[in-house]
Amino acid sequence: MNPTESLSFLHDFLFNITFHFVGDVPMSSLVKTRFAPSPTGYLHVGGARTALYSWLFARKNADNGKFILRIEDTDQVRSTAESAAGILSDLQWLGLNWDEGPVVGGAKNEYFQSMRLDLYNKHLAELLAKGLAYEAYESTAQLTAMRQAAEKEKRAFRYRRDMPGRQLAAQEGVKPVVRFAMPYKDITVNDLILGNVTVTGSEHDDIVIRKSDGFPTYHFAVVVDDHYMCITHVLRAQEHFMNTFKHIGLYEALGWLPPQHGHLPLVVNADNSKMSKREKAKAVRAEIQKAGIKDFTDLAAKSGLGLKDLQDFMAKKTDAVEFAVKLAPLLGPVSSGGLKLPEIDVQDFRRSGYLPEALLNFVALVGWAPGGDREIVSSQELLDLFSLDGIQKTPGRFDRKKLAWMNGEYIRKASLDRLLEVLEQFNAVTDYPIKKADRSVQREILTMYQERMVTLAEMAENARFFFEEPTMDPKAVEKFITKNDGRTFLQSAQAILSAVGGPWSKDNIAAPLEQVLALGEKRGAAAQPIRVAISGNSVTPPLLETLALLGRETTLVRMAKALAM
RNA sequence: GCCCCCAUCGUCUAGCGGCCUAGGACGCCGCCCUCUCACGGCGGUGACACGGGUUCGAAUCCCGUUGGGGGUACCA
Repeated sequence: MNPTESLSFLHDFLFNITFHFVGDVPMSSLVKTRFAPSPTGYLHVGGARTALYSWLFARKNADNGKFILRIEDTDQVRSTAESAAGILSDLQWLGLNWDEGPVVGGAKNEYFQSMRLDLYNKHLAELLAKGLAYEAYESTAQLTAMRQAAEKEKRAFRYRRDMPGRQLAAQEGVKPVVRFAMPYKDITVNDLILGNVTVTGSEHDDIVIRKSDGFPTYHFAVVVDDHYMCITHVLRAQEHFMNTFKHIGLYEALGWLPPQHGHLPLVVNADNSKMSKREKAKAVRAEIQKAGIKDFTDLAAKSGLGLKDLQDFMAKKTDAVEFAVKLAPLLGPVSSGGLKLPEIDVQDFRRSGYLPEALLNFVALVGWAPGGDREIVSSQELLDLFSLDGIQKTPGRFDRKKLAWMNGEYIRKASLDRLLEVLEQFNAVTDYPIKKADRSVQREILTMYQERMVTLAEMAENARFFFEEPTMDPKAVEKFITKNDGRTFLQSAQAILSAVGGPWSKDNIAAPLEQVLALGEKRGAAAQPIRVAISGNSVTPPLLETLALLGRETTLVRMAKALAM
């Protein structure tokens, strides 16, 4: 018995054990799940949820549950190493650690499909030899024509080995593909979430399992790998559901037992559209239209994009994320960094200053409920409560407002040390002025904002005035300085505060500040002019802490400047 | 078009034949607290898609209609 055969045997052996016990004693049966992203972009929040559920399902079985990470890079054109690295880093940030896979290694030691070509080819040859797979010689153009013809006649196009009009011999310049001879029989999937579903034999088609470039397709690689890696439970997005019938056919042809499958509902946008990176392009286009920009020459020059590219982008010929990213800073409220693109990928949320635990908690609740009236659920509790029973069958909308609330909850409950730690991670991927501040100053600011921020990005933005000259909001200046006795209050405040003796500390300025706040008919009427003078805005943390951190000189200079306005 | 899945407040959901004049959370609205903004507290708005069955009894079971989602690639 060679190593792969023995592994295969081991799989069957282990699988049989779980097979009998599923539903009876799940805690003691072996569970092995995997997350298998294709490295063609960043890790999407939907993907993060799939990973989380798979992770939870495996980790629940603390004794013998295993969670595997596998990179499905069979698409040579779109896969990139950077993307794979990004996905790994996002998973790590979320705390979803894996037992086998890239970096950590494992039994198979090859967790990139592109490294496993020999294995796929071996089984491909086996299927070919048994007549369970065959070469097909159509060109892409021929296939397209066949499809169009079928559509014209209003019938479904299915490639089958006995269909009329097949290209029966190899053609010059066309490399053949290998197709799987899908059996003509009904196939039933016992889905862990959707239940028993049967697809009639006549509905199947002979899918491509090896592309003309020699790489296996997803369908083939996934079956081979899930088998060799001894995966017992496959949890994946519902978009894969119809594939499962083909995969079952493949398992049978290879003489293997299929794992259990569970298909997760999709995570969609508020308008029911699939949540995708396209959102970013959409947001940018909408903003350009809103601004009424018809001539793109200027915008193209400023963004560094070609005019043709920009025109194509606007004509929806491309949804390139890179374009959207280049254009966003030039649009919307330019003074505060331009148009904010919608967060779609995990790293977007990271840059916006969401806490990984909050994102995880939130994403867990889209499509699953722990039962009872629980909302805030820690990872540990998630592990205790998670069950496939609570998973919804309908697509779940991604409600950013609720995520924002939840992030705020986590921030308020976090210890200052945790917050500092999270800020450090946040600073590593962003460039706000707080990044360069001393740790003690960061601590002060975090304390001030803990109860009033929703994201770290919001805090970092609002706290800018501690580090740089504030940009004065004209409306606030008019309302609180020019009008409503603003100057009078400011003058008194200046007089009182400049008389503060000793060090400029909270203790020393508390009483004078109280004196200022007592000015005017309503207590605190004098607060707003000061706020605007020091921050340019009518909203800041409480004045005492704010002034203390700002320092004597900055406070007084800014007040003088405001008085001169 | 064809195949598959699904259907409770705007959103995420609880509910698995009587406990439901349908509960919670986010959002939204109002009030209180208050130096601004938040936080916090209190209250309010708001749903069983529709039509047939089954049953003493249906949000819960069955059928149909409508609606939504997924699939229909040499992408995963």
